[in-house]
Amino acid sequence: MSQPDLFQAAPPAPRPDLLACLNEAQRRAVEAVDGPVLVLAGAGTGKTRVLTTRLAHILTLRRAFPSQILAVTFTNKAAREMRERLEAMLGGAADGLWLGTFHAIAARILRRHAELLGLKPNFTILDTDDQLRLLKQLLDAAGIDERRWPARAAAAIIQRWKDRGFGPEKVPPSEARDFANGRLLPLYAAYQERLRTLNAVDFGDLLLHNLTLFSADHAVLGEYQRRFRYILVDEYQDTNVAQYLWLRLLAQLHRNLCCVGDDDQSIYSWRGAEIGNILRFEKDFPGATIIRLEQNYRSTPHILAAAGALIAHNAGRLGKTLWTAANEGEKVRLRGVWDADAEARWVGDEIEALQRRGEALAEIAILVRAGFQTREFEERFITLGLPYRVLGGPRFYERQEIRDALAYLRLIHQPADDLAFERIVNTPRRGIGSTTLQMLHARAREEKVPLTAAAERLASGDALKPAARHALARFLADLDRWRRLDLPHPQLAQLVLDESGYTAMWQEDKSADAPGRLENLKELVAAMAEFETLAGFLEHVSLVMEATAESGGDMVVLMTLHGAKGLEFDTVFLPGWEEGLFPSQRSMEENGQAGLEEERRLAYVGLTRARRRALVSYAANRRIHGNWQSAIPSRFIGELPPEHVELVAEPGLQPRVHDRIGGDAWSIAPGPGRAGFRTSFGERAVPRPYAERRPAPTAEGQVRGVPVRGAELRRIGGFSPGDRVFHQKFGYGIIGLVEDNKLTVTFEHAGEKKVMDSFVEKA
DNA sequence: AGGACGGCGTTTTTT
DNA sequence: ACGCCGTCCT
Repeated sequence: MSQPDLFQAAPPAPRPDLLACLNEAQRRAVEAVDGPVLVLAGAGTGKTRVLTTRLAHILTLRRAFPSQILAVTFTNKAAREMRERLEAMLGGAADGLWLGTFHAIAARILRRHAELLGLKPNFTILDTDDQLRLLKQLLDAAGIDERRWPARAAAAIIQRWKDRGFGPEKVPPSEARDFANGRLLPLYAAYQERLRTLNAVDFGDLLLHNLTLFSADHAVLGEYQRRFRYILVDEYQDTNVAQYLWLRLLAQLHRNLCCVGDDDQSIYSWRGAEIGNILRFEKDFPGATIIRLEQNYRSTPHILAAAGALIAHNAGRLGKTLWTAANEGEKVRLRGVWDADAEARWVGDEIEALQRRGEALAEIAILVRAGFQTREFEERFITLGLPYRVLGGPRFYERQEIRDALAYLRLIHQPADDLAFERIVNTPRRGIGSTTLQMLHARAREEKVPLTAAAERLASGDALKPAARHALARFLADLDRWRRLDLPHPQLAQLVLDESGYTAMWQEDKSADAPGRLENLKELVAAMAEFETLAGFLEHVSLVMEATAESGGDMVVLMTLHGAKGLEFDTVFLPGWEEGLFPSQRSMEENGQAGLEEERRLAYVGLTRARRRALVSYAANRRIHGNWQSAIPSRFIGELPPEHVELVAEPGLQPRVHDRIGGDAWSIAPGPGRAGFRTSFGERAVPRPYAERRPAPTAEGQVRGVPVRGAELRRIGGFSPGDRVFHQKFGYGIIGLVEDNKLTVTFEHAGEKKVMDSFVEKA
């Protein structure tokens, strides 16, 4: 990233039409350029439009040069979208704007003043894996039993401290006691010291060091305070304390801080986000203007009403009521099923029906509370031949081969990077085993030098056996040669991967994922071409690089509710609304009322992703950690107003479910035959008659080949030996014997059982 | 140096 | 129930 000039080309001529397509509240949000402003932007109220128009407005008013404006987001995706929309609006007139994630901006500032913090400007940004390895070493050195006090936990606590702006000196002593009898605090100090020796920082340090820098050097702080005449923050409800302090410092002089967010969509407290930041905004910034964006352009009135009623159960809110000019649309549909398999079958059927009506699969999403819930849906979709994709796998730069390749580059770029050294010193195997490594560590500690330096000494001494010594010397010579090469960095990378034997290692690997890894390496090298320097590339990788774009195509999307924030779909399925799963037991146990409210916000986020249709389901039985447990419908279901919900219960399979929650419980009991079910809403929810129910999928050449339409017909005629059937408890099986209504079935997993025919269905 | 076994955890994810 | 990770043994 190149530094923008303070004085850029003249700003563009005013564009009076910018405001024309905004509603009244949006226009106020755009025009309130002076002083602190909080824009409470409800879901689907045109937040991004407001953000970009506001930036364009400031520029067209010539209130500041682009280089005097700071716009911060949380994710790279959000930053990219904002930049794209700005460019569409203004062309190159926004060049030089400080637009990026908190971490990217903080890193940029930190690189300019690294020396003031005892770092070199080429410091490495460690990822989570590096941090963990480092902490493990320190725990080990301190003689702390890693089984009792896992490095993961230590890392999490330190991370939370950093999120709150606490360096080792600032941690309240009362908070240090919980881990390893208070030994975490000195460990934290040691960790920070070690990072400095490695010329490295972790993600949390980027902000923390900025705070240290600003409080230690007022001249530097003043420079940035004067520079940033206008500051814009997206997703303010997700900021942590450190980010809040950082913003407050930067905005102190001009006080033109505009924060956009939605307290009802704060779902990241578990990673340090502090909803209090947005709730306290008026107190923190006296005289602040608060603007509510409440007109929703996304969802139908039923969906908004359901979501609104749900979120109204939360106590700590700034309050906001979404409305829409759109027509009524469909009610939220609510479905009770027997178990997760039935849930997946129902969702699959509904999706196929939508597909037959011409709806695009890519406009259908299934949003789950936890990743493991996708399994049943995947299995069902594979059976149906329904194209789907699961969003939220491992990121590109988290893959082993990518990290290894990066370790080579990091080590070449920054010889003090011990973590990179350790990672690849014997990858591929080059005869530098754990014994040699131990000697290296000992020597490095003794002489207080990086591992590379210690290795150089050991390679020339006689402390090591000849074999190890030669292997080490050869590795060092390679490194040295690579460092001296004057090649464009993509070529350098290719050469290093080849000469080190790393490429060959995967070529010789016969496992199924080896070819994919080689592909990824190719992609990595190709990606480097876009950067001017190796340093620039490494920065990009640690802060920006994302998973390879999922292949497009018309596919159903499966992801977590967290992953869905900021997205929208025509149809949204919300399965697994059961007490304990959603709201999550753990969330409630660990954080009580606050945890419950965050779960409720998550439900709100889920519902408000839907443009036209939201379908909620809950199962009567669910297998948790391998055991079957009967489940109670989520309290959130009871919080959906009946007039906006259509209950679609499953006759025959509908379990007797009594909601045991609170006073306004509602119960669902199987009615006689198909008469319908009484809900606590005091109205009758009549299930659609069989004839109207969608025939199950019939794709030809389908896995099991039996056209299900035929199966539906035969259901009336009964079962015959050889039929494949499905049982709620036992799964799939083949019928052996039929005696009246009793069947002997050999189940795939449960073995041979006698069951009543009413308990199985054709598969 | 590589495989077998045992123990543990098992919500959510970005940078 | 299951998978992953770390350790120990061969």
